[in-house]
Amino acid sequence: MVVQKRPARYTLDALLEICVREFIERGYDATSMEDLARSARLTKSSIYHHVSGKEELLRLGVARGVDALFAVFDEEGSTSGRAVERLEHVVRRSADCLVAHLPHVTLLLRVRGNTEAERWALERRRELDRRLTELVRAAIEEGDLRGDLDPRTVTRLVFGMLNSVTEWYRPDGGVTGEQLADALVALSFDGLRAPGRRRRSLRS
Amino acid sequence: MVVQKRPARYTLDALLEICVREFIERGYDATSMEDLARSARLTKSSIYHHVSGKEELLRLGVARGVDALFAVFDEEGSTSGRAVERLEHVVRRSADCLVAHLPHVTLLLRVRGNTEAERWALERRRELDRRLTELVRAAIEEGDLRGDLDPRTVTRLVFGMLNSVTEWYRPDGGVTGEQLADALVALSFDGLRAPGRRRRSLRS
DNA sequence: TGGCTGACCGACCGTTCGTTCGGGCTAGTC
DNA sequence: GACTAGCCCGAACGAACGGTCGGTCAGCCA
Repeated sequence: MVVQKRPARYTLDALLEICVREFIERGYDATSMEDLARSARLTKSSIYHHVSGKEELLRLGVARGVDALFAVFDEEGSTSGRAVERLEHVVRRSADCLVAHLPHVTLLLRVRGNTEAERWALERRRELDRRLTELVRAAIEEGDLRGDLDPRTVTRLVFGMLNSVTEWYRPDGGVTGEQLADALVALSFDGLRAPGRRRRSLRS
Repeated sequence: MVVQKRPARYTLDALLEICVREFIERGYDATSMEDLARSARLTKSSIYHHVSGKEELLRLGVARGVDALFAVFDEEGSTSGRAVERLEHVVRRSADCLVAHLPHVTLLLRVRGNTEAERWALERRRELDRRLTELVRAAIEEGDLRGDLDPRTVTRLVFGMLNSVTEWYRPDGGVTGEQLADALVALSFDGLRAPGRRRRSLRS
């Protein structure tokens, strides 16, 4: 039986939270173990009691982001119904998810593939991209989305708009997660233009 | 009179091009001077003959990105006409500009504020954001854009979609700059939905 | 032809990096 | 009250970092 001998100052999750925040602020490579230790009010060596090293902190962080995003695609609303409705569900719920797990998703979207953990994360992101592209293609075929745009391009643009949220959204910034999701869905599907002034096609 | 004694292997611009490419691939902090030297087929010390150090390479790179983006806002089409038309012009031309100066703009959008040069770049980006927000606000007031969305939020979303292009666009990927700009404008203003199936407002 | 200069290189500097190691402290067990 | 496991620390490691220094070499001009 495992007993707590001395009250630990940190659970793994609590420490991870701090480290992820630091990684986001300065970037993973620019953040030293000293920085992490200072921010956590521990010494460098104490961190190694909780994790095997710097890279594991990154791995744990991005994995949480990956899990959160993939969960959206497994929801009921993402798997049944017309493609356009599944797409809307994915966009809306991804926004929710992004707000709910902002630090981890932000970290996930910043990886550049320098380590094994990062390359794994990039592959998972590509898989998400594939699934979303498939959704867009299906919705076009079902006639619910305009057919004059390349599915792959618009997928990346919509995904890009979605992901850009990590660059500026702050929970205390006066915009709720719901408002954000609304704006995202509205923009993606109906655009900026005032109703009644919409164009019918490209190159008016 | 300055004379070329020995044919230089690199002009500053040519060397910068290589270094910017490396910075983008691995990230600025993860790229060592050795990496740059290897990629340029020079020695570390030779690079110091062209620039004062690593940070100057970053500074020169992001400055080119900043200049390119700001030029768009100074164009005729960005300063006269209805706000909605100026906005469309800015979006379209920003896309062009992003494609034309992909490496420099990519680098610009990756800075995190660790150095003086990066903080300057961030401030310039904020200025662009302000100008775009003002354009959106004006277009809403003139009745050309829907008024049920927060100007600041949609600005950041449209800007985010625009900027996300640096994450995936490749000139040799089969999509021309014009096609990309078309898709961006179409998506921003009229959305994904097929004509005739559009919703009138939020929360249908 | 020989000196001058711009372009480049090899060796090395001090610093900081991520990581390791041995030991100390503390709270619960026997 | 001795013992032990869990948590944490100080000191130090080799490696890699950005940057410096003195010098070499090629080509132009006098």
